[in-house]
Amino acid sequence: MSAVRASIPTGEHTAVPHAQPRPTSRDVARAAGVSQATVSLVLRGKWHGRVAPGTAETVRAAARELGYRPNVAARDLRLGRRRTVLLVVPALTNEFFARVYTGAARAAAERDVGVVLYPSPEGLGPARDPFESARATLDGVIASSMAPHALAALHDGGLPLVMLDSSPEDTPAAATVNLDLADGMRQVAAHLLGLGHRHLAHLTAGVESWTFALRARALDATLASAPGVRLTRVPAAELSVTGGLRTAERLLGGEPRPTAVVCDDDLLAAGACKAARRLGLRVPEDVSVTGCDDLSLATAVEPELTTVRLPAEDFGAAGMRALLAVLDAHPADTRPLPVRLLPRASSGPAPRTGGTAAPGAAPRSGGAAGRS
Amino acid sequence: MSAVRASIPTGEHTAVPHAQPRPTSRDVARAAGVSQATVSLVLRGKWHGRVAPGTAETVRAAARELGYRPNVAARDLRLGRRRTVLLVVPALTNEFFARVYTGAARAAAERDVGVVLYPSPEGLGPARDPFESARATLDGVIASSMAPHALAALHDGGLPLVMLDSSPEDTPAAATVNLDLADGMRQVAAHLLGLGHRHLAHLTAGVESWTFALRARALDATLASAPGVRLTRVPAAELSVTGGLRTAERLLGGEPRPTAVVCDDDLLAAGACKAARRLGLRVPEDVSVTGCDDLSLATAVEPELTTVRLPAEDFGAAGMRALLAVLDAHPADTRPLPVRLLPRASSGPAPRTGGTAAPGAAPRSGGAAGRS
DNA sequence: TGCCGAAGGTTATACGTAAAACTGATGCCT
DNA sequence: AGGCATCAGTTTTACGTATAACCTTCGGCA
Repeated sequence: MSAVRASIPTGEHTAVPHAQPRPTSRDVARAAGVSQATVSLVLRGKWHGRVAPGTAETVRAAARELGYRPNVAARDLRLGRRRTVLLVVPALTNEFFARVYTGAARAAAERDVGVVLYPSPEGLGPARDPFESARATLDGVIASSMAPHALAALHDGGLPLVMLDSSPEDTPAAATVNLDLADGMRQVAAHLLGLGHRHLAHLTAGVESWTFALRARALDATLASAPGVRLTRVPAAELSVTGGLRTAERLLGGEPRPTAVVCDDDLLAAGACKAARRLGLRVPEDVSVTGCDDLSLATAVEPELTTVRLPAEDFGAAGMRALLAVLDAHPADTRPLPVRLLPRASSGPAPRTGGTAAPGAAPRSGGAAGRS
Repeated sequence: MSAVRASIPTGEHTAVPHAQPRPTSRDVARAAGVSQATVSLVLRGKWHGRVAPGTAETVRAAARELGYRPNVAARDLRLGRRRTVLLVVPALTNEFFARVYTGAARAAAERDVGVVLYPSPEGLGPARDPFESARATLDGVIASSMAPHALAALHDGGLPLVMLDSSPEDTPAAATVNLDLADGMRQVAAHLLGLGHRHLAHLTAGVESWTFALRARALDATLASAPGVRLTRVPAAELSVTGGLRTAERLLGGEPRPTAVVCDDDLLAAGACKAARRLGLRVPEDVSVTGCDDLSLATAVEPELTTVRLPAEDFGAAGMRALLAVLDAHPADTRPLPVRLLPRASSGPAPRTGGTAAPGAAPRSGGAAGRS
């Protein structure tokens, strides 16, 4: 029934033809019996002392009556602004990045800024260069987990750039906003050491990236101060449940077997749990597993995952605020966002009869992270 | 150092008036020694027979040299087109909708159309009107799972509207694009009946919505032709793992206990599996569980979920193509998209000694969902 | 009385682009 | 020789908005 107006049947292959002719500010002016300038003044709220209150109300009523909405293209053209930023994320289907987007979009909306989303350079096909086509319209870019060459392409555009979870040094970005994942790793390590684990495995993302390198360093540093603790580091075949499963299967099938597996991601942790079960190991009685992110997956699986909760929405919002600050030539707040370990069911005391028990040294005295 | 000079005024006038001095087509014209019109002609590719090849090449070189990118606002203003559509989804953090978006965005990109995402009426705060926050004038709207009042608000905008997964009749939409979930339900029912189940439970989304009503009807219809089959229908407390867990706990704790639980969503199915385990029931030996969507969650949990795979990306793409067809006054393809049951580990033969059937046989032989 | 300054508007203009309408200069046909 | 098509461009205009610059009335006041 909806009266969708037939488009102009010219042979022209218009991508998207005119829909209904929308009322312009001039139409509103005509209806209210004033000039177009007055309409603009009133509707932009800059009329105090320049337009009589009664006239202003008349204009507003006319606009409402006609269902007037300003033409954004015309406004942006006139103001020479774009009020739009690009957010580049590896994949929206990863819940973490969906949450980052949500937070960023909300923070942007507060400042009346739009967000264009690129769900990865590959996401829209390699033929379309998102940066090329989008650059013309953007004020700035927030990028997450970019490969160096893509990053360089972004910077070539001369657009203000904010990087998420990247090295503050090695980047051409105007600012970086990070999560305090080093501290997260410290919390995980303290948690597991406190539970008596002495042989940890670190199931890494298997991706070359600053964040993941940072976590590895933080874990190493924490364990360095705990004597007699062994660490096995293994890169996952793929950053997915399946990848975690495959790699953890090898890891937990070998000897000596670690009593706890620290994973860089909840997906990997879920995979590790599956691997343990397939090998006949119980979680957490035989092996503890920890994840990172606190995806909804973490509480969907059995047992529920001990994990590091990342404030994804806040992270996106902080990135957006940093970019807007940069655009306003203000200093951006680049303090790392705090993260928190959420102990749940997938981690527990180290088994008494560890398959790896270091001979000689009594595992008793070294209990560093002693809970009082 | 990137000299960042762009500025988005903070609501009041800021001293810094404009963004970076970006070259215009006039600058290109000056550099190439031609008029602005010629630049436009050449760069839009409409110069054949109107501009000499040598001149065209000169223009292109000048544009490249200056790093010229057309001003999208000006172009859109001139062409009176918007080349942007709004996609409304309940929540991006739901992987299904993230995939719908991805597919829609890809289909849009093929036609040089942009997508503005509106992650639920609640997503950006209730005060914000979707049209206002869409930082573009829109050509049309694709909406998914809308409450009737929100839907009416959308339609008031007078924009061409395509609905996803909605009744073709009761909607003001110009077109609807659906998944063939009735057939999906039929496949699930056939699968479970084939495995010998005679007491099914239907754990519904607990949301009033056309799709879910459709599934219930389809399940009823299929079971009607199977004599002696009992169906218990229970609405979930909430469309989430926790909701599924809570409701399934009551469902599986009662008597007589169903031997299979058909869930409207993978989240519910995951919750049902957790509930079964907490009650000491094995899946699928004691109770079979099926889901819907085939989220990545489905293969992350143990056992992996038998589920109905929905082609989410195709769905989004089909919605976008339907909208673009409507805008072109072409007929939209509104055939429902086929879905497919993926039998995995969470469903198996009905137990011999069902709580509802005659006792006698040993629950031994179960294990693999051995089906030829 | 004459002048000033507000109040309450209006007119005119610019933003960058696309494209319609126009202009010269050729070359070719009859 | 005259006319006309063709080529290779240029001038001009319009899109809808925001705002600077410009007009009228007034009332007040020295």
